[in-house]
Amino acid sequence: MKPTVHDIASKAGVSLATVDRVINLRPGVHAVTRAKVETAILELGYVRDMAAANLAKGRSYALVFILPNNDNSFMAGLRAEVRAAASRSYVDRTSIRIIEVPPFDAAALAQALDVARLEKPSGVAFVAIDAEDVVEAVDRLTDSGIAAVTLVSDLTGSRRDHFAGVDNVAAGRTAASLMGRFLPEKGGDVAVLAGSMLVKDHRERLAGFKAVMEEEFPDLRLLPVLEGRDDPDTVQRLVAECLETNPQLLGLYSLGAGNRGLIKALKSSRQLSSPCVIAHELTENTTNALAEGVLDAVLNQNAGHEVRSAIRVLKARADGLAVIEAQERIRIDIFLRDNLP
Amino acid sequence: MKPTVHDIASKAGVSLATVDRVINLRPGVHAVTRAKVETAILELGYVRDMAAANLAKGRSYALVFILPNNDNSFMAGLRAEVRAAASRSYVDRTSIRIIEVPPFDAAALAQALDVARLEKPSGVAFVAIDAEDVVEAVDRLTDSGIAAVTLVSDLTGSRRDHFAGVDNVAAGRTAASLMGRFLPEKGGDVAVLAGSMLVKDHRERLAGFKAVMEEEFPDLRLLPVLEGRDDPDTVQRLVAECLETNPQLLGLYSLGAGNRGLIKALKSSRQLSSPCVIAHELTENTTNALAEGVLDAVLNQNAGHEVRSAIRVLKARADGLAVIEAQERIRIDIFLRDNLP
DNA sequence: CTGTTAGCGCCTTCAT
DNA sequence: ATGAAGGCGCTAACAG
Repeated sequence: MKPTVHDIASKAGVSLATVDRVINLRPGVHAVTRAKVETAILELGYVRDMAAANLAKGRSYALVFILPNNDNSFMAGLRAEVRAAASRSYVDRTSIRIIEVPPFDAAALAQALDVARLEKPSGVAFVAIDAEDVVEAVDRLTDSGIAAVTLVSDLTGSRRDHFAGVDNVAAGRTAASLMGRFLPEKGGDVAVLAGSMLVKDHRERLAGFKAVMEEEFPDLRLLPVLEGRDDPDTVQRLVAECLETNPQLLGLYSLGAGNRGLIKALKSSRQLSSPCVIAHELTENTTNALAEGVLDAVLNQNAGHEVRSAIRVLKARADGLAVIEAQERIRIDIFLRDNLP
Repeated sequence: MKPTVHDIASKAGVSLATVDRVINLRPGVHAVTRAKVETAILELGYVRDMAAANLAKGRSYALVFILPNNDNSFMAGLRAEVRAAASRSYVDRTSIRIIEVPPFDAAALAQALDVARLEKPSGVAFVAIDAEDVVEAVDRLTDSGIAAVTLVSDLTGSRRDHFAGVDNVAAGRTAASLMGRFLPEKGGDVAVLAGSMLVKDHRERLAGFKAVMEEEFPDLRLLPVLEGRDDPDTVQRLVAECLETNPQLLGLYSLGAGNRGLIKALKSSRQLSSPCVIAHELTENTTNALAEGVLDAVLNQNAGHEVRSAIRVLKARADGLAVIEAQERIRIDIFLRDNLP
């Protein structure tokens, strides 16, 4: 039988309250008494039943998600996943609030982080933008004892507790590797389309892509990077122009979002041979494009997994508990036409 | 405030015990009373707190995992994941027992299923072998009200509740697609190495691989399938022979396990140009082989995810609850040298 | 500093 | 067929 507080109380010769004080690191226990209790805990191999503890506390984890209100399917999907998690909150003992902020706006994000902090939640998850005032706002959060998790895009130099997202350098490298091997000919031009160099995930994907291209496929030339700000219309215009001016384009790597525009541009282009195109994030649009052969591969991060992972980590941090590391590693999904879900 | 049994009791004008009887579908409640309670439940939007219920019941989910004692890294990893889950059982309210059976032995599996049934656990997870007596044993399980989940390899025709594994037809198709695109030349021989045609996952991978090869890469000829029984030594011998007799082999798809032998054979072969090799399951061996360029791609199923998923599903089935479908879909991971974990 | 008591939401005797 | 009372493991007042 699993030992309970009663067992350790009687073994240590103290009352339940004292045991509770020791377990919860509360003050007001004589060092000697505390030692007795701790010994009993160790000897009996006691592990506290969090379900019972949460029941007694009537605890509910208040969580804030700060998400950009981008008009692209990936972010829409991410927001939907957070809402889905919020709708399960009655069983999770969580209460999730969403704050939407304009995309690529560091000041707005920093401000939202401060707003979140004042609500004194158990934890905050947010899509980071690389900027000093964001870093400072995050550190204010952790200083207040609030768990902080970055989602999708990480924030170096901050004291966030965890990053729920993929290894974006590896994603870029993978894209390059696939493209290099998919292209039959050597020598030719490859275009790269990013969202914004303001966010770390895009910079990292680009770095990974460039690195492998230079190391392993030196005959492929990279054209100057286009920035579409993850906006479908902007992306469509940029890609259409690019295809126009480079009729013999071999490959195109779209490392950001706004692929609706990308696909439209590709479909309406009248190239002799269509380029090998690799994009990110599996949505209805990219799924169809893959099936039709407009895209050759899609790298994906599972937004549902990221959100559920962020919640698990925030709850665990709030309780000072460990997580199953392997479960929280977000993998890079590679989709071809053949393994669509 | 979330409604509790007290709220619905007072609203329905009955006692807690009666409410409990209705909630748990226990007999001994007048139809009229039951209706009153059910109305109250609906009107208040009551959802029962499973954590509190489990606490009161002192419930622990007894789970049995039946696993083949194969000598290959994938199965060893799977067994390790189950043991890891078992070691977390004190927090999961599960008690997991592992039964090991000889590989590819339908009779032994059927017998183990019957043994498991007699222990009256909440659920059973097992790696299926396609055979009639296994199907019957599984149906005896579900007839006894025990949840049954297939792991890694599925069992058609049985009444198992769920399959915790990947879409193996898609995996085979994906392998073919990658290989066809990776191979620079047209025309040539491709070898396929399976474990056993007795298990459904291997048959499905082969079918998917063949289908795409025929549809999209008709110039690549498939050599007769080799069966290595997932045994490293057998595999090594078969592959060495194959490389010997087909010096100009273009590609090799290893759709089973025992890749230790595959890699040894590849390394010691003195081919002019090494073939494009795609294998399954990321282990220490295949990871190293990918990094060294001996393998070109590895398709993986995350054993940890499969085990955790099986446990979640078994627990949910035992309680008659729903699961988050998306969370239980096991994805096919594609690993290249560039996205190794 | 330490102990007693009541209760979180639910389930299970045992009466009635 | 229904209800009252006690308890699951833990925490939170409130006393001492």
